[in-house]
Amino acid sequence: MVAKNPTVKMRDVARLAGVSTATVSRALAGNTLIAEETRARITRIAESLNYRVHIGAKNLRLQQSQSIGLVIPIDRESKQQVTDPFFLELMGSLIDALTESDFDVLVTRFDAQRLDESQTLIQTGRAIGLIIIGQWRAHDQLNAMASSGVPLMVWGAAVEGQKYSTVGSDNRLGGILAAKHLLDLGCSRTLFLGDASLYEVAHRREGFLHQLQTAGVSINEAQYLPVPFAPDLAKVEITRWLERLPGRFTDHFDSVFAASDLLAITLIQLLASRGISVPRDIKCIGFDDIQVARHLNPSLSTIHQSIDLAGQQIAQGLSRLISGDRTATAIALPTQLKVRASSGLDARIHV
Amino acid sequence: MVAKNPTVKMRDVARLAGVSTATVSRALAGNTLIAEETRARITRIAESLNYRVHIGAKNLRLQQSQSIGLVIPIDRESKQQVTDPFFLELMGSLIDALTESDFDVLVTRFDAQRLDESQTLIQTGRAIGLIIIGQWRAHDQLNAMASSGVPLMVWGAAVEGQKYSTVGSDNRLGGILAAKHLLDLGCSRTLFLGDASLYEVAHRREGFLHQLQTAGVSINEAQYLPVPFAPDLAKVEITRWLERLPGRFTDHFDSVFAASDLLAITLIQLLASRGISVPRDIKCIGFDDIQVARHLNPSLSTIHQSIDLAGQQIAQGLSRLISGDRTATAIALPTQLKVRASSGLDARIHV
DNA sequence: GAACCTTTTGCAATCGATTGCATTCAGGGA
DNA sequence: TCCCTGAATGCAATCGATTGCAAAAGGTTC
Repeated sequence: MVAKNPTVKMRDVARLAGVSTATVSRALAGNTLIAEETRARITRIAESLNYRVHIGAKNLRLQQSQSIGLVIPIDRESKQQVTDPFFLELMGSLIDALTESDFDVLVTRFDAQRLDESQTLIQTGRAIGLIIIGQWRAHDQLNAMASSGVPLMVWGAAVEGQKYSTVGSDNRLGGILAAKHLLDLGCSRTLFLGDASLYEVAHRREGFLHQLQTAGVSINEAQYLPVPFAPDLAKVEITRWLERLPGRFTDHFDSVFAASDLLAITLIQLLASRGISVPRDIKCIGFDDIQVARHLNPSLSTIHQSIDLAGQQIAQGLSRLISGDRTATAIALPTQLKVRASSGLDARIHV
Repeated sequence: MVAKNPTVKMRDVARLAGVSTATVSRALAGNTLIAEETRARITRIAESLNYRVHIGAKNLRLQQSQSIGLVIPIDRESKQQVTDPFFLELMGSLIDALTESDFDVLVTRFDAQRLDESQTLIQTGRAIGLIIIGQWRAHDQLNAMASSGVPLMVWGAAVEGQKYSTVGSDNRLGGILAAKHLLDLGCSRTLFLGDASLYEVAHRREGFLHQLQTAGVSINEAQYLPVPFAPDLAKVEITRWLERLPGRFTDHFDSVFAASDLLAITLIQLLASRGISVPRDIKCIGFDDIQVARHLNPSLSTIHQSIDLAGQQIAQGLSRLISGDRTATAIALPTQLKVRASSGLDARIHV
């Protein structure tokens, strides 16, 4: 019943057509050397056998491959995968763009501490290019990989002296937009939530502070709370911090700018459990514009990152690298402010 | 500077060690035929050259492959990728489990109407097994694939007469748990939100109705609103339905059971914009337990699906299929009720 | 009818690894 | 010295495709 029919090979097609495999190969590849009539016959037979070229053999002969390694950094200690919805959405966009360009996508996880191990994918011939989602703290490793000739695209921030190519959002602009919006709302005491030892977060904060200073608003260190992206860890740290905070939260702040939507959501919940309402008591704005952001109650104001563009640009950049152009580029995609209910927009209107 | 060093091959290692490639191959594979001293020398040389076996060549010779095709169905009309957080989280879990079992994971998208096209991955030798996330309406296609010998695991519901193996949640139990909980809260007029023409949703509803009937609660058709999983589409349909609803929502219902967390979130927002508060006016329970569910405000009561178990079971099942045992199995993973604020738990306690 | 194109097809090497079988070499026993 | 044995290594075929070059078939030209 479940007869596992042996895969049909080019040799089988050749035999049935009464020609050599060379002729079959050329016929199916559309080589003009082959007579039209012969090609038609071969094509028909191949179809009737449901024949498909064996990609592995083809790649070996042609010394090529169509596989791209999509590298997902994971945290060594917690051994937990990256679960931030934004990264998952970005991953989806990349798979879209890469398959659209006829690449195969090989998804793997690597220790975020040892991202350079991902180049074994290249060495073993499983991939001809790598995409790394987030540069984390691996700047030097990435530089070394790029220098040794690995075609490498990184989702992340542009960093001084980078030898690898990056595509990322214009994080400074995002920070500026957030600051402008909060200032427009009359807020001047904003808590920044996020770990600025990561390049992307640092840039968001830079833009944010820059805009505040331009407006003549003074900043002190207390208005910065560095917490990791992982919501469970963040929750613990924020809770501890809230407990130590002298007085009420609203005595110190009138608004929050979180480095990710997930952090914003987490904070809103913690504030709610202390009787502090967003947006009534505190205005809140996130970063990413993940899918759920606009479906929440209150819907979340945020800085929108162009995930679709990101996928396309990364795929395109990698094609360029693979075809030989190894110059490192840094692309910053535009960010946009999305005003929703959490920063005071009427709750009945949804963007 | 960016000298692309040609990949080092087994031949190079052999030359430097003064032996044949046969010896190198055996030495690196740990074959006992090779003298210990020779093996040590070869291993050292291979390491110093940073040599890695070319997987493609190896696979071709051994007629094998370590790649699993992870198939993500996409909606043809909207051409939009699957964005439901639950599916993305499941995908992450699968990648975890599969790489743990030393498989390579090839992620691809296919038209949900033509899932059978995914078997080209097998025919072209790019994958030795397939995992399909969600069976949608492709039951017959999946049966045909399995019958023709494709090693195939499907995330989804057990269906009468299936020839392919499935792993899925115990959806009926989930429905029962939801019903019990709402009954405990004194709710008897529940709106079911979700498209029961999909097997999984149908089972959730079956369990739910079964439990209500057991408790002697009567059901009528008006208490079922079929909407798609995509939140943007769902939003439109729910809005239209709300507008046509005679009287207030609370005149008809005291609670909602949504077939996914995303649907629950969407509905809560729409109700809020009409001045209806969850859980004050309406109790609400979702399905999936996506990551954000417990960080929301109000945190979302839901039926928990064991994503980690799912990944492991699917990977394990696929290993079994690949090693020759083609019997079709159907595994139902336990579901659990998570009581949170949206069904009335004190907002200050978070689970 | 021979020489010469043109068009169409096949032969055989090649990609980088693995492995059955042959071969080499050292040592031991007769 | 010769043969045998066993340990260690090499030869060469093989996986399934592609392609440079040779060659066959058919047609022209002088």
